[in-house]
Formats: sequence, structure tokens, C-alpha cells
Amino acid sequence: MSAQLISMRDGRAAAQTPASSLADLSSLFRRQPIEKFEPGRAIFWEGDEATHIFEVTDGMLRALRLLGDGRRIIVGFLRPGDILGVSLRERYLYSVEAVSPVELHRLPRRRFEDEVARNSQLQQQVFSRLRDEMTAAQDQAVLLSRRCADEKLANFLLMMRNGQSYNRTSVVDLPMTRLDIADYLGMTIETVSRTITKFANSGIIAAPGRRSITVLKMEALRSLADSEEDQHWMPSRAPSSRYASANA
Amino acid sequence: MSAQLISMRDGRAAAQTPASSLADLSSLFRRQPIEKFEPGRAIFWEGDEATHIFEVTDGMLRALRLLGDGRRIIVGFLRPGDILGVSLRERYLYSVEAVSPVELHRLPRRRFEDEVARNSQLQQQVFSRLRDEMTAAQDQAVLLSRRCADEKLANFLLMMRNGQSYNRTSVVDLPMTRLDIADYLGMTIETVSRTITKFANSGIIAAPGRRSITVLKMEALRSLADSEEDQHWMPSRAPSSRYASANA
DNA sequence: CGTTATGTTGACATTAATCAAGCACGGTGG
DNA sequence: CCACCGTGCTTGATTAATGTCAACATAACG
Repeated sequence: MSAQLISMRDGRAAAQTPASSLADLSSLFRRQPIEKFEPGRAIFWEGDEATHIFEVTDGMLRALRLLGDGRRIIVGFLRPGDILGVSLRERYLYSVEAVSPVELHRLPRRRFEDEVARNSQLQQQVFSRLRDEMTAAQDQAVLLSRRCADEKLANFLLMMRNGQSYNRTSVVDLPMTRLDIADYLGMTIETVSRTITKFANSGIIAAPGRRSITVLKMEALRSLADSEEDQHWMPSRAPSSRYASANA
Repeated sequence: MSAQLISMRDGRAAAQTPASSLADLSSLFRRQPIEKFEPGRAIFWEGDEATHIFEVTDGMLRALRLLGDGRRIIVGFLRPGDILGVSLRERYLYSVEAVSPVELHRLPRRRFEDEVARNSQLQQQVFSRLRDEMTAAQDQAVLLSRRCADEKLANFLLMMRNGQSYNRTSVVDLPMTRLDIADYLGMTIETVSRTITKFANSGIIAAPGRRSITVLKMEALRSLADSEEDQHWMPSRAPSSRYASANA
């Protein structure tokens, strides 16, 4: 995308150049003090006036919405590097709470918007972030559409592994509770638990502690996850079975 | 949001002013010829290089992704006024097909981006669109998380009604097939059909033809849809039952 | 007016939710 | 250091819901 056409200095180097030529979004947050949140604490609430933007520097958070009858839907997990609130309107449309101990920088929304408005590089980055959020939201929709628990869980594990900082490892940290996972995947804690046990019994994963699992048979996990969805393959122009389409 | 702070002339009036002061996104598309698509025809495919942006002026479309095993997931329906492709990256991340006969304008992506880059009003509007898309994607995730078929369907009907051009009516057009609805809600055509029948039997709706339903008891439908989700109420600071949180 | 696509309905199988114990780890205090 | 909670997690038995398979009805189309 076009952001790549602009040669960008990488962050630190630009630290002492005038504000109008700062190279990346993170530098906007860097001067703000670090705020810490204990597990379970809320950063903001769904419906609150959207006054600030945040950059996560450490820990994991959950974004969630509450339904009328008390049910809870987790719309995403956030990690270091994520920026929180770029997609907001007048009010936050979900609550955000710390899952593990969290550190983040806070920036008044107004100031964020001013800075972005006067720097086109930053604008490109904000666009890019929005697109990322979009993609994530859509991926969750795809995840939730999956029929069986195995598929959902397998995809979830792969997703968590890919986000891991020490990538390529087969060890996956799961700082969130089973309830968090359940509310993210649209199933119950019991089913989450049973499915993990099932995977462990079939030797696909090992679950030493409850907050971490090890992938033993990556290929088996991938095929459970339904092969597709990770890599972008060219669409098959011969849609199978029931989807007869009117394309030449 | 900030776009509203800028006083905007409404479209047509700006037609003959220089390009740099065009007031809204639609005017970018207005000079392009109208293209027509018959039901079932694809506008573009998931994975195709993203070369164009589209504005829908008539008809309904579906945006969909195909999974490895042939399953299909509809990630959204598009109506007149919607712009198609603002959230794209290098490649389209879903296919788009006409549901009913469709008319739209096409604009090369490069040109779209150039125009937007040089006009901050347009930029605001693009941001706004992206946020809308985000919200829609997240709403779908919420919809898919709902447990029972009744809830999903009720919400779907309300959603379709709200998008209707002749709003406030209790007649809801459903130009898409049952299969489309099923793939959007993550259920089977049989369940969709049964649920509609059930609603009709309980007098909540009437279903004269298969492509339109009439809401007879709006309140009943709303309560099936689970009260919440439409209006933005202040979050209850007393989360019910199992979600003990560390806020206080 | 026959043929096909789409939608409805029924019988049945399968899956995950629910209800209910019990286990295990982490923390606290004796 | 160990006994005792409490929370979060696991496991089991049962139920309710939706998916599946199959037949049929209806509308759409030539």
C-alpha cells in the first residue's frame, strides 16, 4: 500500500526532528508517562466518552461488549504494539480490561488527531491500523462462523501463536482465562476445556500449566483449523457444490 | 466526529468547483459511467489485486469469503450509498457479488487515493467510512456470538429493516436467498426456514412472498433480539454473576 | 407446461449447552 | 511448613438445540 512508497526513518532516529516530521505513531506516545493496570482493571468502558487513545507497551488486554442479559462477548485481545481507540467515534464501543499486568501510554484524543492531521505519514499509518482492525474484526466473524468447537479452538491457538513475540516457537502463552476464550469463540468454558483435553489426548498439544500449551503436531493442528484461512490462496474459480454462481 | 465540524456543501453544488474542494466522496464517482451487474455476477474476487474502488448506487450485493472445505461465509451485505474497497490492502480480502440487479460506479484505486490525499475533507470521510465498516464487522461478530437461532434471526431482520430506504415501515425486503442469510448468520438454510416459519406462526411476522416479510409485532421481535444491542445504554457498573471484575 | 432452483417440512443423528460434582492450583493464615 | 479456602478448571450425565439427510412443495424460467 502507499505507505510503503514513502521511505520512512525508523522511529528513534526522528526523535529530535520537529514534530511535523515524526516518522511513526509510537513516537507520539513515547513521551507520555507509563500507566500500569493490574489484571482485571478496566482501562475504559463501553459507552464512555472517547477522550483518549492508548498504546499498549506490555501485557495483554481484552476488549469486550456486554449484552442485555448479562452475556459477555470478547471482540478481541490486545498486545504490545497495538493502539487502542483509533476506530472510535464519540464513545468507546467496547470496554477494555487488563488480562495480565499491563503497561500503556495514554494520549488525549484531540492531540492525537491534531498531530495526525498535520502529518501525512502518520495518516497513512492510522489508515493502516484501521485496516488491520477491520481485518481482525472480520477474521473473528469467520472464526465464529465455524461449525465445530475443534475448528474454533484450533484456529484460536494458531492465532495466538502467530501473535506471540517469540514467534516460531510451538509454545503458546494463554494469559486469558477459559472464560475469556469461551466468550471470544462463542462457546462455553466446559466445551473449551473438553476440547483442549481432547487435543491433548490425541497428542496434538501438551498442556502442562493452564496458562500455556505446547503444540506438538503443528500439521495436525493446522488441518483441524481447516487448512485454509491462514495463507492467501488465489480463489478457486470453480466454487464447489451448492454455490452455483453466474460467472462465466 | 470531526468531519461534522466542517461545513459541507452537499454534493451537486460543488460539481463545477476545482477538484481540490469537492465536498464529498460520492462526487468522485459521479462522473464515472454506471456499470450494471445481473444477480449472481461477481464484481471482484477475494485475492484479486485491488485495483478499483466502487460506489453502489442501486441494488444489493453480498461480500463473502470461501473456506477451504467449500463453506461460504458472508461477511456483509451492501446497499446504495456504500463504498466498496476502502478497507482494502494489496488484494481484496473478500469476493463481492450482486444479489439483486446492481448499478455502481468504478474508480481506479490510484486515482481515488490521489484525490483523497489532497483533500482533507475527503480524508475525514474515508476515516468515517472505515469506522463504519469496523462497526459493521464487529456487529456481525456480536451477532454470530448469539446462542440461539431466534436471536440471530430477529437481530438480522431488525438490521435489514434499519437499512431500508423507506425506513419506519414494517415491511422488510430480503433480496438475498435463504442460503445467503444462513451463511451470514452461521447457520443452515433449514434452521433459517424453520425459524421464519416459527416467527410467522407466533404472529410476530407475516411472510407473504419469500423475498419480503412484514413485522407485525415489533416489540416482540425486539425482545427476541435480546433487548440490548440497538440503543447505546450506559454500561452497568455491576456486571452480573460470573464476571467478577477488579474495578471499584 | 415441464424443468430447475429455491424453500419448506419431517425424522433422525450429533453436537454443544446445561446442571452438577469434584479436582488442583494459589494464596492465606495458623 | 502445612491445613484450609476460593477460584478457576476439569469431568460426567443429561437435555435441548441445531445440523443432516431426505422428501416434498412452490415459485421461477424457458
